[in-house]
Amino acid sequence: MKNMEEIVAKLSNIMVQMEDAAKDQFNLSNLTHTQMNYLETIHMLGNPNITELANILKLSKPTVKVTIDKFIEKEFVYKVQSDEDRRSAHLHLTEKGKLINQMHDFAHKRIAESFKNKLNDHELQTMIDLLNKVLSK
Amino acid sequence: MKNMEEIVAKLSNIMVQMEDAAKDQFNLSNLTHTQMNYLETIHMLGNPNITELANILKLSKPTVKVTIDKFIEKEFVYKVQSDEDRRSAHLHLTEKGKLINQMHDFAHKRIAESFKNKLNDHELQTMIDLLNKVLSK
DNA sequence: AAATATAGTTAGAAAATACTAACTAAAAGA
DNA sequence: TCTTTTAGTTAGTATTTTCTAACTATATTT
Repeated sequence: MKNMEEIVAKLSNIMVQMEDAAKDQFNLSNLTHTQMNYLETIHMLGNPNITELANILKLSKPTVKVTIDKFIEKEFVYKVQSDEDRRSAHLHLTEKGKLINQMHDFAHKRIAESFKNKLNDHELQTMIDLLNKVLSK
Repeated sequence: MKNMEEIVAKLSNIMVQMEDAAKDQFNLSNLTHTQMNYLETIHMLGNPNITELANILKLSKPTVKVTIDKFIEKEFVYKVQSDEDRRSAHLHLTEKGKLINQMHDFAHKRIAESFKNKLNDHELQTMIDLLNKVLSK
């Protein structure tokens, strides 16, 4: 089904565009691409420790440690010492660090709005049902 | 319509995941995040000159120049001198540079497949029609 | 209990990414 | 034609991002 791939490509482009626009809007905080990737990955993983984060990012632990130290200084991230394993600490996003998620939420809201603007109520409900079906495991 | 935003968020996550997986597959070429962003932007813009690329990336011209020089050395990009304006040169992706697009195509194909696997023929056609409607200007 | 493994850190260094200021050459405007 | 603007470059430098090797402290295995 050739057509579907083209549609997915367009959809992907629009979503990327919306995310980029949201990044511009929220980019008061002067974060580099790399830094945003760290925060996104921390959010995605829950509250990983440095070793887990390094594995997912495919970077060495000292590299990740250096970056996280800077985040802690800038109050984007804080550490919580683990009870089970006293060597380890979990990384948490501060409210400032969670700005990244708000940015994504904003982009998703805009995308959802463009769906709503282009479809009538019945079509929208059909779309929701079908997407739910696709996204269900 | 609260539900739609959640669905968009999930859809976005899945698309990002697929793109990341594709990046892993194709990442023989050892490109950094930043470097991929350059190649994607060159593709997106057509064949920009250095000034245009710098403006879009919001970086200084010398910064972009240095990076492009490395790409030229590694044969991901080549320059074509402009006929209209002899000061200027257009940036083109080599076959190697176009790997980035193949990577995206691969991700889109996988996403399209997951749509096809979850929906029957009739549902799929409905989805295509609705997405077309959403994506039309 | 001793040996090994794991989580995180420190130190030192290299490469990648970014900047400003000053330049050349071509184009555009007065 | 003279001046100004624009595209790209060069030089010098700062910051960010990354690495390996060696270390401490805690946890796990034998």
